[in-house]
Amino acid sequence: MKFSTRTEYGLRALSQLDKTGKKAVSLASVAKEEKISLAYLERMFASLKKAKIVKADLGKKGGYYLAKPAGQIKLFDVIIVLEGDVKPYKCADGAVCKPGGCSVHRIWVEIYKSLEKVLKNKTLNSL
Amino acid sequence: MKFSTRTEYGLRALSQLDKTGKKAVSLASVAKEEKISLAYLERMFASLKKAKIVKADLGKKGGYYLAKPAGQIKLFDVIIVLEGDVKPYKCADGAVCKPGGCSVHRIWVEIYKSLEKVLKNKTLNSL
DNA sequence: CATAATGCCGACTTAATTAGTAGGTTAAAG
DNA sequence: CTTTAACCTACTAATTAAGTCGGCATTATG
Repeated sequence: MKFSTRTEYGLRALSQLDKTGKKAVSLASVAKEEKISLAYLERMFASLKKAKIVKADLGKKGGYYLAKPAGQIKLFDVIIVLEGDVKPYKCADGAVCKPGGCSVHRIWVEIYKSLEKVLKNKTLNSL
Repeated sequence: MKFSTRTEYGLRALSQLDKTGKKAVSLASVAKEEKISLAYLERMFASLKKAKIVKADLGKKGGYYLAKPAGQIKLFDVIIVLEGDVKPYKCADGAVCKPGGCSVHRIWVEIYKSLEKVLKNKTLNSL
């Protein structure tokens, strides 16, 4: 139960976009500021763009910017993109896990709900 | 952010100990019931024993049993053992992360606290 | 005592995931 | 027509999780 560095990088990078006030921020500058590999950032931002969290301008003077004001971007949505699908707990077989989900499964859902609650109440502004 | 199968196995195995009513339950029987590899269970239970969550009787008719009533064993403590150290988020360098922890770090702590709260309020009885 | 069932221990292998790299193409600005 | 940016795909390396193996120690029981 830990966050990947991908998530750490992503949140730090996104807060850079907001910080500068510029329209578009190049990943090269983010990479320099946050000391993250440019190539790695590029791939992360491809996902973030696909998920409509950021938009991009091509060409010189181009770069990335938030698709919405920071206050409207939920950490939950960002983290789902960066951490990948939150895989539901799967019990090994029908004998162990009842149709409605086994006891362990139920606890897992409960924990997930509380996590979701926190993350849906925080936006990039909370950073 | 997901639980390892180790945690899944562990919780399922522990609930077996409680279920039967017997004093000591052999891992061989748990392995059979829950369809988990015996060798893997053995290693998990070594950790659980070290953490004083279970106790064991040696020899024939031996086996494992809960060190305390199920209602007194917090899921939090079990999960810490099975998932390993909950590593605190580490920012890359001082320039980015302020002495008191950077903004991303602060969110992480908050999430962790809410998780902790849920897990400390649940015991093996909740399964 | 001999045997079988059990926990105990450490080294090893394999599989999966995460992290990071390389090398190029396309678009816009000046 | 050069420079700086996003964009794209494939590859490698590192780390962690999952699972296996072989043998030893302890104890109940016939």
